[in-house]
Amino acid sequence: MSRFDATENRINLTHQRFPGYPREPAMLVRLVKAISQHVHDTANLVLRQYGLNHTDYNVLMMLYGCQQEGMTVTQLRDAAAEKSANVTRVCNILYDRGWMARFADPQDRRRVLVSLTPEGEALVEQFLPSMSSLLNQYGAAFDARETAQLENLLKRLLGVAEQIEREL
Amino acid sequence: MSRFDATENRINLTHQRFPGYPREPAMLVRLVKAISQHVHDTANLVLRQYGLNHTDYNVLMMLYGCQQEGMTVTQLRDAAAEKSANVTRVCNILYDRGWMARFADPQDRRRVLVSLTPEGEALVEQFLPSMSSLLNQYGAAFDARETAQLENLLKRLLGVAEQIEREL
DNA sequence: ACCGAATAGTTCATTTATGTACTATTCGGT
DNA sequence: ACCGAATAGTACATAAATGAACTATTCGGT
Repeated sequence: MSRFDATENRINLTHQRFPGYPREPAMLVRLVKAISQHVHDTANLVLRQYGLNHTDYNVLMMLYGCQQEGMTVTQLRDAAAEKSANVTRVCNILYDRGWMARFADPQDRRRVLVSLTPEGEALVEQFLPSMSSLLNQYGAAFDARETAQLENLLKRLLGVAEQIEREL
Repeated sequence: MSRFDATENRINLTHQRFPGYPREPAMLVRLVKAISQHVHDTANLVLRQYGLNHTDYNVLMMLYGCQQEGMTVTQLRDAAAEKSANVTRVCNILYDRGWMARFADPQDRRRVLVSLTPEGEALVEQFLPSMSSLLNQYGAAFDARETAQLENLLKRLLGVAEQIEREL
């Protein structure tokens, strides 16, 4: 009995009251939000011992995954699915704590290149084991075929979500 | 070329640098976050004209989907995937604007029953057409079989996410 | 070469969200 | 019946996130 059953019931009833309200997409969107929220909360709990939260983690991981060359703030914004103002805020924190380096892109002086310092890399490698085992617990829900299926379906959903937002 | 490609590349590289970091669950979790974020932003944009945001909407819809009987704040918290403190905050707003009724549950006086006022129902019915058509755009990405598949996989993912959080 | 439009990023005020502590009530074992 | 533990909800201080305005730089058409 998941807590989501309540949501499902409400959606079904709304669809009855107002037939134009589409049951299936409403379910999908609510499921995504609920999962996202649980992942967020759980990550916050685990990361707390490192003085980090889930957003900090997302940003740090994207930087860890680009080696020494660094990336721009806009790339970081897209990769971490955050607003640029929020990326700036998080980067200020990471920079102040000595985990991030920042320098102007010589190619385009509007751009700011960000990357991890050695201290930042060490920090990431410190929490990576616990975060990896957490991620593995999510992965354990599916076999390889299902995982591939889910990834494919989510990519398509993300595609339309991006498009809808763009066209609005 | 989705903006998610950047994320995918970072994850692959991280997996190379630190093989214990599991690529697939990391992808799933990031996809969910990205979708959630886009849905949130788009809904905020659409709902703005009604003086509402996505969270207000989620709460209002759950209340609309339970007819006159109302629901408790805890049920609302679960159904809307929010923290109780946030539900209180949103309810204060909705109450102040005259869209929500609140009264103590006679069965258990710790509980507060919330429901929509007639004005609240009218408001919901006012934005439901635009929100329904927005939802339909998401649904258009899949045929019936795929939708069912995705719903099933997401429910399972939510199940483990809930369990992981519970056990932490 | 020039200039208006577009892009990258930050700042700032405000809104939204969270953790924690607290009150009131109910539950459950004795 | 009593009392310590558990539950429901709110209050409050703080943190996280956002929109919009702004600066600096680059782009693109003439």
